[in-house]
Amino acid sequence: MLKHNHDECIENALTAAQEICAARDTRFTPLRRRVLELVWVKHEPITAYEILDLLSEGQKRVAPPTVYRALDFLIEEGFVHRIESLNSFVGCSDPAHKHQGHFLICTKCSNVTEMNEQSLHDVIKAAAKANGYSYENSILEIAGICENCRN
Amino acid sequence: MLKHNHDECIENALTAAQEICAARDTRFTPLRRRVLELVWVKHEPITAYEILDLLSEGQKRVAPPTVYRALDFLIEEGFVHRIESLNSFVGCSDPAHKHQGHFLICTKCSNVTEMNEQSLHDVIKAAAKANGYSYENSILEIAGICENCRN
DNA sequence: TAGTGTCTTGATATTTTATAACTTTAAGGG
DNA sequence: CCCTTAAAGTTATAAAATATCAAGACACTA
Repeated sequence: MLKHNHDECIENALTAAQEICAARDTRFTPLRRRVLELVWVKHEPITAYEILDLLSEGQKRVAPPTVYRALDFLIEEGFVHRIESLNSFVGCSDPAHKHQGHFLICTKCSNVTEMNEQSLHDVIKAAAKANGYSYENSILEIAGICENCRN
Repeated sequence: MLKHNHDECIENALTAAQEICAARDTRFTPLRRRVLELVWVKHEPITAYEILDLLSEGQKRVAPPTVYRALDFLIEEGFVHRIESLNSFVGCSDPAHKHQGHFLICTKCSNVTEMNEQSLHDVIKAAAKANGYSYENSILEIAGICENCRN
């Protein structure tokens, strides 16, 4: 599949994270920055161990907790989402507003599209309520074929 | 939390599975039956290794592939759903109609409620289409507190 | 600027979850 | 009964995640 030049969106994501952390007084350390960068560089769901391998290139090999802790932070801050069905991670397309991610996953090219649709959230919350549950959070992962791959 | 007597629903699930397999000409072997029974006996999300431990009681320890293969079959037939966010498995409440499960998960008592609501499916399919994706399947897992636990 | 508490990262080991590959057993069709 | 194929057993290993303790960095303050 065609790859566009991601430099700009990577840069945007890093800058946004930096600013949000400054505003929240949380620490956007070099390690966390580097992990977020790797997530965006791949620009497809990336596993913790892929990140680990990339982080380790040209230096002493880092250990799994290093990666998982950085990911925990990035998820907590809302910069990264975990894709449960793939045991993988993707950059959040709207880090300014903390939210749970709802995703479309192309089974052909592996690309992931995040849906930031309030109406979908509303329907899901309503479904919880209709069944007597309070709502805390939700994951929605839809598998299908993206427009590109169908053409 | 209050536990009702599950004997009846376990029996129902096993009978239904037996009949469906007969109709489809697939093999509901003793092992598969036993694994499905264990899933229903717990009646909360159960992990593969919990099943493994239960299966192994009072006999030679079984190996992981035994359990995973049985689960693969049961999922394929639609008798069991996998809860991605918990790496666990639950019995399907409507095995007669193959479908993807949409779940409410109580974060307090761990009980899971399966939603069999066509309208929810429709909304999810529409969301895929609206974003240019064909629809293959989806997982929806909502975390919250169930009615029982809130009282 | 030395002291103190806290947050972050490093390091080691282990646990949990899942699959690959090959062998043996059992079921069902001619 | 023989043959084929599906299922289950066996051994080994891969993949994903976490527990625990130690060391370093930072930031406040006295």
